[in-house]
Amino acid sequence: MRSSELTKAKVLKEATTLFNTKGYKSTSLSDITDATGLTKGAIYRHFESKESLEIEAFQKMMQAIFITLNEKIKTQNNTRDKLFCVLDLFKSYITNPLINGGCPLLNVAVEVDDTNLELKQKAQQALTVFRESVEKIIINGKTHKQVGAVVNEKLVATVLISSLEGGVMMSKLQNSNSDIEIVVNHLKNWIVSDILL
Amino acid sequence: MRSSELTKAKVLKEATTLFNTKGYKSTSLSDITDATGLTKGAIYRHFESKESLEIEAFQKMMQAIFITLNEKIKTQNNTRDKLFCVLDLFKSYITNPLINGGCPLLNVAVEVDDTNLELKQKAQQALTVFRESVEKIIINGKTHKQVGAVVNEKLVATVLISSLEGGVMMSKLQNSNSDIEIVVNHLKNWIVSDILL
DNA sequence: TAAATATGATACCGATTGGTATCTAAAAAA
DNA sequence: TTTTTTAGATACCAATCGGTATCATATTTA
Repeated sequence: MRSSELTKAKVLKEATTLFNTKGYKSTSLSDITDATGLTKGAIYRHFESKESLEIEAFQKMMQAIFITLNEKIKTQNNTRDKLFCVLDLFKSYITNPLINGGCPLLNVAVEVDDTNLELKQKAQQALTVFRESVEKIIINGKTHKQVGAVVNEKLVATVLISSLEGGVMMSKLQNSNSDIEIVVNHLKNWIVSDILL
Repeated sequence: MRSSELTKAKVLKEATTLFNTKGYKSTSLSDITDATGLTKGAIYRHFESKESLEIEAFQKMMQAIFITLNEKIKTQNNTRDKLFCVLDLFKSYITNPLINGGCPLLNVAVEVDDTNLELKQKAQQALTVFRESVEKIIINGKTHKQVGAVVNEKLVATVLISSLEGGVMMSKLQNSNSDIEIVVNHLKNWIVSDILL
């Protein structure tokens, strides 16, 4: 990797952590220069504005999460274990965070308003991608006769994602694993008893 | 009401809306002076700092919500309809918002970090109050033989709140009622078939 | 009505914000 | 090795941030 690429990667890595823990608006460029040891001149060589850095950082986070999740899903060979990978991802936001600060999608979704149109669009796209990948697990489950034919995949995906995001919010607020664990356990029971054949 | 109390109420009302839509950190004092037509001097006569204004505004929002919710719950005379009041509250955040910007508790929970300790504590307390009031509905339901004795009230409260908060987040991000409606419908079915006798 | 008090506008403060022009030094290309 | 390009540090910018001291004017109280 060229040294300039290393610099850009370093900025992206530190900014990512700061954005996801302190918030995007609340993270200043001097927070980033402090964390990286670089200067503003160096950062603006690689990113045309703070906003574009925010967007690149968010995209990088979501991409990393999707790639890791999809790899884990692929290693499972039945619907139940594939869905459990999704639950474990959200549990890991609290118990074993790959990145501090909770779910990046939740954080951006709550922070953005109509003055951050581009970032909001990226978050909307990420939610759509995520929902569709859960729906795909259900649809494939139907094909393989592991999921009841009457199951509504959009409903299942929406209920799973909303419960898990809310569970992350609650656990992060209370500094405790308890809420997300209650939610995950409940969803596992629901999947086994109401979704799977 | 004395004129100074009117001024304070006006500041609180406008700040509340701004905090819940733009975010607390992202709302500047000049945003508030613009919205109220008052000056900083007037605001700092009634609030000792921006942080204390944030806290008072959050407390005022949560109090208003709890009072309204509890009044509606009281008018219902069975467990099902009492629980449905909770679901309708969250649906109203999207479809008929008493205050713009979604759920104030969700917004604060996601925005605060360890530099906003007091606001975070207030949010933690609000979540506890809210959870306990849902648990109380379940416990009373058991007493009146409307809820199965084996039902775990903490689990029910946690699952309801997490799903609803996540549903609000999703609907707000997508500018659509669809997600929160899916969640609310699913929870209604769950309550009727798994919680109530 | 006169005196005392409470209220809010004005004008300011230092610190910090995102952003940029410039210059040197390092790296890549010739 | 020399030239050309690129990367990053320095020093600056105007705008805005939260906050305050002061003063005139309302509003209460006596």
